[in-house]
Amino acid sequence: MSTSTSPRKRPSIERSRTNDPERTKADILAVATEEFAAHGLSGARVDAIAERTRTSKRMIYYYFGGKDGLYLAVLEKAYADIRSIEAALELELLDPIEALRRVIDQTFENDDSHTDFVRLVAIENINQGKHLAEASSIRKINLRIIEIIDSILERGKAAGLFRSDLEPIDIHMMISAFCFFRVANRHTFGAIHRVDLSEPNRRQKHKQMIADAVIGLLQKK
Amino acid sequence: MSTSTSPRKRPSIERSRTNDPERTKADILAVATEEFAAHGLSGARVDAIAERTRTSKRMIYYYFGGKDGLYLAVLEKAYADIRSIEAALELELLDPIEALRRVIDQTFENDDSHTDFVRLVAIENINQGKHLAEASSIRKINLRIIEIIDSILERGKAAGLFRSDLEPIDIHMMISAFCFFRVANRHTFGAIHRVDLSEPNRRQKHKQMIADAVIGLLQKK
Amino acid sequence: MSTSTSPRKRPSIERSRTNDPERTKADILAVATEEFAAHGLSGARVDAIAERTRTSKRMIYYYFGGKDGLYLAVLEKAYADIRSIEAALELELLDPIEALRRVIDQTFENDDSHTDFVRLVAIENINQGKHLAEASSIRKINLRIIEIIDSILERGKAAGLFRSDLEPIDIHMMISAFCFFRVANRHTFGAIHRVDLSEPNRRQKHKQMIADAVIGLLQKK
Amino acid sequence: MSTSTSPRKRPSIERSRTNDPERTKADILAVATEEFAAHGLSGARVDAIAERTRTSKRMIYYYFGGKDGLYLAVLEKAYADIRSIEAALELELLDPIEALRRVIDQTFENDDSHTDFVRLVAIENINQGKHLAEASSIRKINLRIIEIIDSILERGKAAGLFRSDLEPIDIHMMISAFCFFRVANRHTFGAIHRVDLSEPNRRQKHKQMIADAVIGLLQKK
DNA sequence: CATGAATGAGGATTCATTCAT
DNA sequence: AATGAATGAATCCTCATTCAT
Repeated sequence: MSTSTSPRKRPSIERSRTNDPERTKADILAVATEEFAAHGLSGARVDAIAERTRTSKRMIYYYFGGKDGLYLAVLEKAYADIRSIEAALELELLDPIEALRRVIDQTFENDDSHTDFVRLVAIENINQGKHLAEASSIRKINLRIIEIIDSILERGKAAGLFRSDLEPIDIHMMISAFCFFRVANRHTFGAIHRVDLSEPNRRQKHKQMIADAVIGLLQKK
Repeated sequence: MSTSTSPRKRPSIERSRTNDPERTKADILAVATEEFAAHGLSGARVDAIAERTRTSKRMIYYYFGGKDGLYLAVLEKAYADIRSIEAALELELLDPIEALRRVIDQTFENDDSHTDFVRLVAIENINQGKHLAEASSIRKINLRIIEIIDSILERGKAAGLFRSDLEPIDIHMMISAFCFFRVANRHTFGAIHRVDLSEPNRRQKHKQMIADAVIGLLQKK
Repeated sequence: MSTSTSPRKRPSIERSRTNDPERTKADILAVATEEFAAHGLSGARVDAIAERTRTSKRMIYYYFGGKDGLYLAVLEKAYADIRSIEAALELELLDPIEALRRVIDQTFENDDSHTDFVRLVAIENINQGKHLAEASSIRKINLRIIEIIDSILERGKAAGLFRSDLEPIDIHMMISAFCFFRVANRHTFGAIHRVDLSEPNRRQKHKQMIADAVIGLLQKK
Repeated sequence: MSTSTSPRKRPSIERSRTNDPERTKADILAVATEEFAAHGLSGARVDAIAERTRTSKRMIYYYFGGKDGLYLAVLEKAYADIRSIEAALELELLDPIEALRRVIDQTFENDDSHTDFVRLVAIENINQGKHLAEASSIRKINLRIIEIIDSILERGKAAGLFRSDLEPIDIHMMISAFCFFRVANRHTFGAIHRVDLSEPNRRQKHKQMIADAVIGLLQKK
């Protein structure tokens, strides 16, 4: 676990410093995620992040190069975390409709429980995706979900259950759009329509809705 | 009364004193809309807005009180503009399914062609809807779309075409989510999946998809 | 009283304008007195004054030339008002000690009841008296108090009651210092010592104190 | 550890990086005291203060948070400095009258030689004592003078020399009023009466006057 | 006599970043 | 590996004043 690479220094007591680079970095990253998610790229303050950190502001520059570098690191970690969950799905044993329902459920729950991730993605879009374009790592991670859906669609088509004119990416978009919007636009939608989109009953209803809609759309008439 | 001693000036074109408050305000508002949409609330620069305006920075404070006031005015105008289009729909003569298709089409086209509006809404959600909450005017404007959908659903139920367990607001959300996401998340989605969501064929396919999905969901099995 | 000099205009009903220059000026002056007294010269805002006035900001420039001119006019009026009270004292019939007591009482009451005046004088001193130096009118007004005290002292000396080595101006200063400080330094003195200098009992005691001290000082031992 | 690549620099004199926070703060404070005393809170300019400092404007914000914080620090220091002088008085060995004369002398000299302090107090009263109310430290410092006077009065009463109906705070006020006014109102008083209150003979006379007046007032008839 | 619109110049404050140790 | 001090360059905002009508 503690793979401290720092050399020739026995842990002396009198030093309050961490001397554990990985831990320091992770600490900064966690705080920065919250700050960027809360205020956006331009709205987040390096000082505010530094203050909430166990270390000093200087370390942000030391480890991440600057505000932009830190933001990029935050973004990469956020994508990596959320997609690693999807990657773990085991759907081979389920029939296509059930598998698809599981995927939708997973996306729904992911976005619902990872507000920071959703906000960071929204922020990055306000940013015109400029930073994400640099992060090649993110691309690879995300293609997994397309593969998963593709495999389900193929199985569904083979079984004569699904239409053949819809691509995995379109299905993915429809699912994502719904799940993402629920979280990302919660504030404006909630204020205008006086609804709380996170209210359990509505939440449940919505999960059902998107699954029914997508499956309904795919099924041959 | 008596002509002053200042040398006679023909009304020059650049930076001429308009003495037309409405025009001055509208000018500022137009520029500000672009700047806020492009960079967000904290990212936009008052100086940058002023520079692109016919008037000076001082007028922004004169008419809008400050950056926040200007942002709020921009937000209000953006909502007012887009919803006024929806309000103009005439759907009474169409059968429910056709009417619904028309509403979906309208929302799709609106979001597609009003990128600034979509971005402003996304930005306001990053702001946690705090400014919108102050703008009571926006609420009223937006309820119109719910009325429209409600009336369609009622007619559809009366005709035995539609399910009765879905509320107008849920339908509105599903439509909005899809249409909004396509535009708002275009950058991240495009970068990750290497697709251009605005490409005409895909655009057409997506419009069809959301309409089919929503109508399919509503129709009784 | 109403010596309106405005020509050839019967008071028409439809005009909301005052058309009474003296009234307009007096109105501005009254508001400005409060604002300058409350915030000092640099702290007062022309906009704030204009807003509380019946007329527009332009009128301040029209009648007083600008912020400084207005301030000067306020200062002159404040001095004129307060000294005109003192000028009205009728002391010839009283014995010197009684007359002096009356002068002290008058100064005490004046400063106590004209907080704005006291504050304006303090402000002008922070200003290093630069504006007052321009206002020749003020000098004349103020010499009256010295004449009054001088006459009392002369009568007192003649009667063998008073010392002869104290000048009227020194006596005036001692009286003024006490009466002025009570009002001018009310805030700091009050905050530090937790006393309310305007509290009636203390007020009464102080009035007695300064009179006793001055008269005691003057009387031959 | 290893010498960096930056070219060696000998410590230059102008604007050299001190890395001595206490010195930097003291420097700012000294300049700010003069500026605030000269122009008041609203009249003082942060830029002007910064310019006369060894450091930059930025440091004012770094150490004092802003203009208001700096003003408060100036006020606290001014009070602390002047009262620390009074605290050093050693009066136990003197008889009450002599001790009181010493206290009066001290106050007189203090106000006379600390024009900035007097002006700052006057300014704070224009501010309605709002900042001072926050500075609890100031209160404590100032109570010392009341204790001193109290002790003298008690000894005087015990010796049958003094009246018993005057409180220390009233005596303090009478002394302060006179000594403060002489300095604070020097400009208006001087301009109106064409006197120079700092002229040595008058100065001496005034010091005698206030002492005589206060002691005369206290002594039993 | 009166007004609402308009403004240049200045003023306070904040930001991401670097330096010396 | 780590830090507190320091900073230039924006950035938002305010002020007294003037202009056209």
